[in-house]
Amino acid sequence: MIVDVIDLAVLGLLDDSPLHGYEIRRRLRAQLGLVANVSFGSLYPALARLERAGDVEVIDDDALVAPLPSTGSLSGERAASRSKRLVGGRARRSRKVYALTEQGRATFATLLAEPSTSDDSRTFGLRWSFARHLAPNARLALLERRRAQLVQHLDDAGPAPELDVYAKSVVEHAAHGLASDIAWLDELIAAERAQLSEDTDRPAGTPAPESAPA
Amino acid sequence: MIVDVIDLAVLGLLDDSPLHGYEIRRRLRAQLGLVANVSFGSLYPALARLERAGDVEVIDDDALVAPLPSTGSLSGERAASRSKRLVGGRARRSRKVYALTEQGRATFATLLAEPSTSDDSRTFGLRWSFARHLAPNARLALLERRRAQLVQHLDDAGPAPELDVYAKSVVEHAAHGLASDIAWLDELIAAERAQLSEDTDRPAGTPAPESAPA
DNA sequence: GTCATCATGTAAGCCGTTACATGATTGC
DNA sequence: GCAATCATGTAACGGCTTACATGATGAC
Repeated sequence: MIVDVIDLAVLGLLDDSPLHGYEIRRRLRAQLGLVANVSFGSLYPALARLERAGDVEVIDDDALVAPLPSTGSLSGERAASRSKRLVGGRARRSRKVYALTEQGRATFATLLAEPSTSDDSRTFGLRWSFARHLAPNARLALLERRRAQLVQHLDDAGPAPELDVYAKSVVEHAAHGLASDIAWLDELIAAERAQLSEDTDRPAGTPAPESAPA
Repeated sequence: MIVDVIDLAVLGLLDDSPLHGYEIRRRLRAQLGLVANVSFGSLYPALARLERAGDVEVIDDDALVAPLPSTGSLSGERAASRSKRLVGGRARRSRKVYALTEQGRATFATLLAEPSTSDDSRTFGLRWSFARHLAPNARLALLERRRAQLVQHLDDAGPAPELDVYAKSVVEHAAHGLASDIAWLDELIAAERAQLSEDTDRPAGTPAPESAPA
């Protein structure tokens, strides 16, 4: 099972609340624009694929504005709810609102924790964005895996051979960026460790502090 | 004419000395591993394409060992380790050594200066690596274009909405990275400006200082 | 009545990777 | 003889973007 960045992003957002495609994209741009970005051309097919896989399902549009009435099966009404429908007196174009299924929740958890997959910064950034869904020890593991990858990456480069000022400045800046990423991870690791030992010291039921220091 | 990162890399390396594909890749990994990387699967087709386009040409393998302008870096060790090679020219396995044509030199200059194209960090890193091939004012223009792009990018993000600690840390770190890139560019710009005015003040022929302060 | 925005979707195409196929040379 | 490295190439495939097609709705 190969991690699709897009799957992670979609499942992660839907884990908070049901959303339609357009809104998913809007949120990704607004919230994580610097980290993740997707075009409709990949988002909609991804949603369709996730639906086929049973990780998400289309729910009634009304779910967004009002809680679902306790009618058992939506499937018959789904077609009716597509196309024009009155919501609070305003007509709305058809939107397909997606929600996570139980299976989808499991898939998300798996993808998020998956230790085996791609090491690029986008995937890590996305994972860490959803880190609140991870158990404390899984968070630490994620950070340490990433750290090891970056250190490895830095080692692979080795000492640069003779380069002119310009090329050297690029290489050095890249190395500096990597070092800065590692330092960041070190901070996060320290913060996680601190919180972990706090949680261990404090008996269950005691209110937790607001989290790591800014 | 769309800038292919790979074209820029290949032409740039060949501008120093003729090389064969395997060596081009080795150098890219060794010198710019943190910045650029190419697989054989894209490199060889790219070389073929550049040859068809008339930007590079295959030269005689002997040119690498025989005295030729600007082949210095390879000759020593390589000539020794290849001692088996017969001067007659048919003992060694085929290596296709590519050299820039006049047209290729022009193409390289164009690609390097091209103001219109992609704004990703890899392209910029590659361009700046070859910045010694640019005129001082073109160097400044390149830096300033890149700076404007990054500032724009930072503005696009806008103030982040409510995010939990984890997502926030990712976004902030990304923003920090961007800011750090901008600061780096500012240093480079300052250094270029300083050198530019020095060159202007000093009459031609006066030796130039070693460049910007570290 | 038409323009901007919301909303969904498909198709073409680029760019690059991995995997495969092939073969020479060197060292053990 | 065999493995590792050097060396070149092809083919399949994947992911993502752009451009296109469609349509509703609200504002002016």
